[in-house]
Amino acid sequence: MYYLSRMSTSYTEENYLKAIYKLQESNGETVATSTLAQVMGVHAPSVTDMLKRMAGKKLISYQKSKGFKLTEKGKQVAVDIIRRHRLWEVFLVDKLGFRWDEVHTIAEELEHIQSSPLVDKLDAYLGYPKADPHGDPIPDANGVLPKSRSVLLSSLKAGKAGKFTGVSDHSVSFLNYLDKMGISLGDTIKIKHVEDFDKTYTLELKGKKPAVVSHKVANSLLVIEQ
Amino acid sequence: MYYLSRMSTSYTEENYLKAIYKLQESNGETVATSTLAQVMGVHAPSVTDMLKRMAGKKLISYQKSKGFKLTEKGKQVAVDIIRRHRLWEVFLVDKLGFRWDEVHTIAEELEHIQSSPLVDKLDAYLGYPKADPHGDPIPDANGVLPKSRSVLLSSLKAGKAGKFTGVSDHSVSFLNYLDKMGISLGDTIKIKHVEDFDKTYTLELKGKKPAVVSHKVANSLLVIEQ
DNA sequence: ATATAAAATTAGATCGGTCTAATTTATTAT
DNA sequence: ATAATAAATTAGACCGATCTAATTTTATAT
Ligand SMILES: [Mn+2]
Ligand SMILES: [Mn+2]
Ligand SMILES: [Mn+2]
Ligand SMILES: [Mn+2]
Repeated sequence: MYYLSRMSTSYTEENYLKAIYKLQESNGETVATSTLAQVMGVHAPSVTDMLKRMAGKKLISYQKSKGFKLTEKGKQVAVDIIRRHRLWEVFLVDKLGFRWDEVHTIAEELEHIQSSPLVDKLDAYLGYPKADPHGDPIPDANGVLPKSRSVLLSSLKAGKAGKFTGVSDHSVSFLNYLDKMGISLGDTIKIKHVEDFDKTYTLELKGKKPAVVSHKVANSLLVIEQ
Repeated sequence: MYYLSRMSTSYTEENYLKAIYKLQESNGETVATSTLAQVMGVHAPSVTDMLKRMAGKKLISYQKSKGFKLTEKGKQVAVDIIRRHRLWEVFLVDKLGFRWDEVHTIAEELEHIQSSPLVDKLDAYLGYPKADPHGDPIPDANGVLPKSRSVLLSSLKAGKAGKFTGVSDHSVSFLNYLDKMGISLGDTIKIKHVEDFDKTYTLELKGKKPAVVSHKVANSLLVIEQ
């Protein structure tokens, strides 16, 4: 007997679905057992088991020893969870005053709360935000996720500038680093120089003295060229 | 491998602890297996199993075939969950605009979100409320739950009046009934007459015409005599 | 005090989600 | 094409939370 008669998708399944969705987005259509095991922090046989259960529920399509991918139904659930996750993150930052590096783990739980009216009202309460505190786009109530036009700062030539719109590295340490450097979403970042020797970037930020950052940093910042 | 390394108390244990706490509050010190099974909506052997697990964690003290009761540790967890539940209910009503009859089931899930900073910030954001939307007192951050001075309206003599401070029946149907009758928390309710024959109450509410309600209703309203 | 009824526990099973060890299947290199 | 390596699956187990059926313990009634 379950208190939250979730019935449909379990907590765990939702986390798998989200992970598969993100892997499909970045690493192409089909996903490998070992890859998923790694990002889920479980061992391969656990994934195989879970795949069978989820295939039974028509959340993924799965051919033994070939890869697997989300069905339309699975994709819908995944996007819905992502929507919830990002809305809660906005709530935590905008309303409760958390820092952007603190909200991910809390949202990782909140995203599973079972109630559509809750999500809708939260969305309205937050003013229908388009992006979460890390710049990631928030799918709308119909599951439509606006395609981002952002590119990595590292893809821009020296001399070009871009508006900082998001991060591709969501780690606490990177977010803290950006805070320390005074680099915030919305800032305009100009590439003054790219050092040929070690690929360090010299960046110019409005009203600040130039900053030298590693290639890794330039490769973790999403911008819209301007 | 668990994503929310809850470790300490599981979702399910927390629901059991809360139920035991409430049973101890109303039905005296020790609780019976069958009673708990009934309120948890499970069968008796499930309770026996759970009791063993919880006794192992020192959340309850348990003597086989005698009753059981919460330890100090168990009581602390229970009160903390109650605090979270009631704070979330305030959030849902005050901030998101839910009705008081809609929030219980959602809070039943939200109460388990693992994060003390979250609860503290929520508390602050809500302005440190003293009671939830049903008039139930909210334990403070130290787990201190103010003792209520409310009594059942049915305990008052005809002619007396009281301020409506809470309900002892939390069912959706009763809450809807009160809405329909225009009876809201904070209202002053005067007992005009108690019919000897069938114990119906004639109530006077400020600015409204007298209402006749059953004994069951008078027995579900908490008031502070005035 | 003994029989009967009620409450609680034990025994044995299932299910979701995980593990390790063993095996099978697919990929890669020579 | 065959052998070696890597990836995936199967087999068998565990844990938490539940169930039903059988048994034991406690309470109640005569
Ligand atoms: Mn999650
Ligand atoms: Mn985010
Ligand atoms: Mn609950
Ligand atoms: Mn309440």
